Amino acid sequence: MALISQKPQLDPQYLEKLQDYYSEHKVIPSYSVLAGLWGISAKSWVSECVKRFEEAGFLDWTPDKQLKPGARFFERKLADSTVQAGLPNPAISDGYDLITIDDWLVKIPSKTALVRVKGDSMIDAGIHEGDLLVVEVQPNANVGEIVVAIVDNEFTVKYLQKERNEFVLKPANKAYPVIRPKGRLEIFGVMAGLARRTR
Amino acid sequence: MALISQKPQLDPQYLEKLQDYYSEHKVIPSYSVLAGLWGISAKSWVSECVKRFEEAGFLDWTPDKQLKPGARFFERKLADSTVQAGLPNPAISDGYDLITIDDWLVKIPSKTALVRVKGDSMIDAGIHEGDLLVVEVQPNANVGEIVVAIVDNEFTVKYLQKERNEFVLKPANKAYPVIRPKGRLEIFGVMAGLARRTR
DNA sequence: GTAGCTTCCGAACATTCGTTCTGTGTCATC
DNA sequence: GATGACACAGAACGAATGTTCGGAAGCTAC
Repeated sequence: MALISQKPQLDPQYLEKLQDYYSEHKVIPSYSVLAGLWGISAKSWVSECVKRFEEAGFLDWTPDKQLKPGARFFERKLADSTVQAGLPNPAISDGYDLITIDDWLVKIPSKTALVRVKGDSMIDAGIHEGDLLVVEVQPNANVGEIVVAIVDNEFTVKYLQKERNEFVLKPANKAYPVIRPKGRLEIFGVMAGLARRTR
Repeated sequence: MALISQKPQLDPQYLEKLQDYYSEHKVIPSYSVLAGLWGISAKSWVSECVKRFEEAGFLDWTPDKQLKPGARFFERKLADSTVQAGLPNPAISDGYDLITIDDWLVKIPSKTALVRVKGDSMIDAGIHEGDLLVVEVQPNANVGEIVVAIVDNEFTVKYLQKERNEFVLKPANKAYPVIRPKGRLEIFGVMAGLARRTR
């Protein structure tokens, strides 16, 4: 019996406690701190547990041999609406290797800005007041893209369109007028995504 | 002269290199590694630089005296739509101390799941196909909240409403019917936010 | 020039790190 | 009731950590 590789089980609470610690401090603690965190009094046992988390993909090592979060550390239960429900098994994250919402939304951190949306002029594009718009800062954009433009010294979020060889800013709400900027149209950046908090 | 506290200047490249290292490994390296990273050959000087970053709010310490990212470490340009535009100064992030989109959206990591939205039945609530729904997993919800329910073994995102003492699931799209579940209504969780990528 | 900063190097040092090895108690199995 | 996993404790140890201190080189100011 037991020839089949039966992985040693890990206390799932250990991982949760580590994740909580990490989400508070953004750092993996030392073995002694981990021991305290887990209610263990032997570093040797911490070492053993770390090895198992490492094999499971939750922890990893930097090239400098420092402990760091592994590929699955930030894994959240990601579920496809189409996926069969009721399954508590780890097969949920099929195909997806989502790391962080930040990483998913922000591709070029140094060129990304966050703009809080004011008003409901883009409501038909699913952009609500209070949403956090992820914007890639760049001075130009293509027609059809949602851009953050600077009009009258204020940020405006609108569709970029062309009318009779002139750029116009089109809201996604019939109650608002199309903006036809006189002279140069100053573009702050292009919308790359958004985040909304509803609770 | 120079009685006014003139903070010692820091090489901004140092911070960028640290941020790059962190975004790759999700961990703050040791002083010796930092020395290599910064092209410095004395740990004592690294120690000095770290102290300055700490005073500037970019680095901090855990209660266990381990170095960790400070409040300003993850700072992004956050702009309010109402704010006067054209300003490249750091005063943009007035009032807001936004850390990470993740932290902004996810309050309880261990109870948070991500659900990819299928279909357009909630389009009028600004929820599009392909959006990533941030869901707080819990077996019950209040009337009026947007919930992820399990109907016919599939996830469904809908408003939770009450009709004649019975819970119903209401889409935000006139083209879809109200779902009246027979028997118990199984709730997976409550919507807490969403993330959308458009580029 | 010389006095005073600032930037950086190098060595010394106590502390803490993670590993290894041995030991103990508790199960389930035959 | 002997055996062997398994989950943990405890001590011991070299290696690595971060701090402290002294010093060297460069710049500025008077």
